Amino acid sequence: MNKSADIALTLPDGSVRTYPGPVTGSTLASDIGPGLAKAAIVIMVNGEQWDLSRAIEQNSDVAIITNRDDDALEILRHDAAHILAEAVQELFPEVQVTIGPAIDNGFYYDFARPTPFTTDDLVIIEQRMVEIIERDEDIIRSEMDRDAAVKFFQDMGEAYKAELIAAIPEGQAITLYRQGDFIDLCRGPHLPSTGRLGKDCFKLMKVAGAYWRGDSNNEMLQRIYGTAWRTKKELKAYLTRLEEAEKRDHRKLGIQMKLFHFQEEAAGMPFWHPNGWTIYQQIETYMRRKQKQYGYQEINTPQMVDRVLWEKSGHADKFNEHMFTVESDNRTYALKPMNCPCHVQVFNRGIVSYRDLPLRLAEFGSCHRYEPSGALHGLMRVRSFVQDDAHIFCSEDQITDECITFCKMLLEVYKDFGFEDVKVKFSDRPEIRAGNDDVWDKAEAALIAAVNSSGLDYSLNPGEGAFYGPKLEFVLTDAIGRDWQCGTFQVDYVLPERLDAHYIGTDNDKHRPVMLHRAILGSFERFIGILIEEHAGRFPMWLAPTQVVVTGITSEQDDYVRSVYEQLTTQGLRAEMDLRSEKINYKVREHSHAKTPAIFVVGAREEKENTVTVRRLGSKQQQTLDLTDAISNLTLESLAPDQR
RNA sequence: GCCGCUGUAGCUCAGUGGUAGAGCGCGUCAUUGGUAAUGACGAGGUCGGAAGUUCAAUUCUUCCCAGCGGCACCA
Repeated sequence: MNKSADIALTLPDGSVRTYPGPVTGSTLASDIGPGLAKAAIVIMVNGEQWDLSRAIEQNSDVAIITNRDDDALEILRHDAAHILAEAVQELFPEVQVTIGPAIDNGFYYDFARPTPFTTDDLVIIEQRMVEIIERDEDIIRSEMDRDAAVKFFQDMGEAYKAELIAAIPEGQAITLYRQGDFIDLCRGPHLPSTGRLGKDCFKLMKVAGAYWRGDSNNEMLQRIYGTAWRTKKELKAYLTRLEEAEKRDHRKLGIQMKLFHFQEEAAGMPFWHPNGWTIYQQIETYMRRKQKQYGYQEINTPQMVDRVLWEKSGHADKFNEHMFTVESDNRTYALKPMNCPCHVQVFNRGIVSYRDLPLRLAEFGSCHRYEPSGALHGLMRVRSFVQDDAHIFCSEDQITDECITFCKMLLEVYKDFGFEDVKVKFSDRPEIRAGNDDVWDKAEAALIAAVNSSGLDYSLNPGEGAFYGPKLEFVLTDAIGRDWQCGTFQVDYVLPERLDAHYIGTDNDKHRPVMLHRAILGSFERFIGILIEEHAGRFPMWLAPTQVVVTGITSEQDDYVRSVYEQLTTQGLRAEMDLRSEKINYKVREHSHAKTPAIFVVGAREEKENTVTVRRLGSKQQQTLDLTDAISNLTLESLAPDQR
């Protein structure tokens, strides 16, 4: 039996529907049921997303994607971008459109326009988008030859679109999508019509500048960001989430909790206040213990060294713009932007035998980098910072073991600070780099082998390595969902060569060590910033600037409050006492707002019985304990995780 | 660095072409109250900096600085 004209569509459940000729996704969906027809967004045809209106002409495996599928959101957002572009072109005909993809949580569209959009414009544009959704315009797919498409867009005055299409290989068919009078180059797929985006499920968020094709040599376009969701409820939930995240912003909490501040005279360089510095010191002490445990030796090197050293190391070439310099003694000194060259100097002063390797030199190294003004961001991106830096000098065959041990140490540290979710990226050779390809081949292969044996999942980050070697990046996420690189592990064959490091091998000959650059926190500043957001300012006991406040119900208990306070501080606890003649409600409220983890309240009863009533942050429950028990409980809880 | 927005008391913010106001915080006094705000009084500001327009600028204009949102950058 030959029924070749028939088209058989196999659904995910294995059932087959047969049609006498080409059939569209919409037809299929309607045949299955009206509910599905309404919910359908696109159709998967042999693993590819197709528009519902596109005719399927061959036997295929198909699956209808509805707005419940995850893929649907991306399509929805992409549609929202097109509707945005249509609205802008209607309102501002002189504007040229460029690109507008879906992104996490929403979409954007880049426009070329001599004058930027204002926030008032956004309101008007948003209204027009609602109108376009209400018009429920069909979104129609069509194909065009590349050269015809270039001409088509040129004639329309859309130079950017024409440029994009011209970059597509010749002879390839271009897909275009039309909705109303708006027509755009687009891979698709799209929803069947503009009415499928809920008019109360999206919101324009902000305007921003963005370079054409992401290149800072190009002109700046006007980008409009928006968010879009399946339902109004989802949109609202997202906006609420944003608000909540803003409350955790380390810059806000840093001021509220008196942790640190910045000021004009030292842009990007934090002033640490007692509270913030207490946290910093706890972390430093912890890291010092941890490094000792893992066989590191701590050193300290100068804040600035003669430019000559940076020229030898290659930093002057690759890093010049980012170094602060000081003229003195007829020399040019550069504030160190990294510690590595200094560490090599320390290595070079010892006659090191292969028996001494791996040699692990650690420094809480204070660095300065001239970061572009626009890059500064609270504690996350600063111009002066301290790295928990270390360099492991080792032989080639020790790289793998060192990497595995390092990953273990890093995960332990992150866990102790409450971070279980760590992204790992592998970055290979960048375009501008030192060292020849053989060296890079070797370094990349060694690092890949090492990360594989440490069993971590990682993603590839092509071309993002350091100029001297490939690296692993360990990334944590802040409250607003921005990723920040903290830890790093870099294999470096180049610097030992440039700075002439060597050790004596078993053969009594000189050998070049490999240098492994590594950091776990990255910078104390950034790490603390992330820590603040992670805990929303409610630090665990071992990190909290003030661990406990002692206060009395009335001033009758002042002497007892003093005595409790003395005993707490004698135990090494970070205690405060509050002897103000305020009501207990007021004092509890204030210390709760200050995010102090424990409050010891004492009244006449407690004084008589030598007890304290403990109130813990986040709980309304009170617990009266013997003073000695309360103190020993707190002492135990105050231990760092590695000391418990 | 680029585009846009913002910059007023310690903090959060209102306001005006005729040299400023609130709440919290701070100080003093009163109050001694059992777990998220007791009351009264008081101190505190060259309105980010410089120039210009004006009889008069915190307010309008220009430049600079810093912060915020993006972009680029993050060795």
